[in-house]
Amino acid sequence: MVLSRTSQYAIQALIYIATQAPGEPVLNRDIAERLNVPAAYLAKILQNLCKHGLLDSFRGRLGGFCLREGMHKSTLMHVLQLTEGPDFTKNCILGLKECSDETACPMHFKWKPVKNKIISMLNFMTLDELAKAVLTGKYRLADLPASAIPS
Amino acid sequence: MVLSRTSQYAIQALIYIATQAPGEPVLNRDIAERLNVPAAYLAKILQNLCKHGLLDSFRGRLGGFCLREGMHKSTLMHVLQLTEGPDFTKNCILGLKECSDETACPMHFKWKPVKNKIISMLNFMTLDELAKAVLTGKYRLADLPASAIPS
DNA sequence: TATAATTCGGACAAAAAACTCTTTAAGGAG
DNA sequence: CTCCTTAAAGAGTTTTTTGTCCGAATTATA
Repeated sequence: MVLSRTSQYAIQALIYIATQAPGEPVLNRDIAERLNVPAAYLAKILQNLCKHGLLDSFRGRLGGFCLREGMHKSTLMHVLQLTEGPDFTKNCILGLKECSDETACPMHFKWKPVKNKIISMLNFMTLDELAKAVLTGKYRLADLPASAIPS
Repeated sequence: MVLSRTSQYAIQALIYIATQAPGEPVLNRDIAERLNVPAAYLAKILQNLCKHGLLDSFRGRLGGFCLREGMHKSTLMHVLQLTEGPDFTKNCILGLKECSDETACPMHFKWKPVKNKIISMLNFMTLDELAKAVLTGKYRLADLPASAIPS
């Protein structure tokens, strides 16, 4: 409804990394397994997050991915601007190239406040907080693996 | 951010049809031209809306598409359930197959109220009202055609 | 009845998104 | 130095979405 699969994977992975000891690289393979997500595809996504400075990567033994210094405080908005593109929140809901208070589509003024709620939420949620929530054990970062579902 | 191109075209077309004299079929070609949208693709979308009972279609001369009796009062939610599928609003923002108050992803409880705002908005807006708004001349249903942009 | 205008239906094509594979480079450990 | 492990890079594949094309069916009108 809102996020591409790529963004979903990115957020899940970042939260997972944020739950792990900072400075200790996490393997792509482990993340993919934990999230039940295709590893080769996830690798591309993590690479991209590295290029944009959100993650650090290390090759060879003891390699893997860490959140870059300070990036624990990153907001979901920050992440999504990397994965969905910089004008993620700037597009008209009906797809008009130009849609503003002055040149509005018929949904514009109803959509605007709702969109602002979404933006606030995304600006408010940080990787740190989401990781903390997960660490309480009350929330799920991925579907239960098939092995956990009794037949 | 929220709607597929198919849904955007569908909503635009339905609003346009709703602005026209009821009972007078509107040509696919005219809608496509007005909205600046690929006609053959739009035709498929309109066909689908017919199958689902939102539109009536007529072939041959004086043919075209009309809103079915009563469907002026249709909400955007109704339309989107046809174009995006019945559980349009039911999916987890992080893509988990199971995500509910009991088995929540870490975004669930922040996302839920925002999603409810979206749902309310979609349930509130009808084709009629949107058409009325367009008829005031204050809103745009499509981008200005290239011909209208001075160089 | 013939003709032109329209939607319908299905196959097809192109573009974008999601996903895979293989080779290379880098780093740690013996 | 050599081997193993890891990410990087790039090409390639599959699936989904978006968009095109064409022939058949339907209908009003001359």
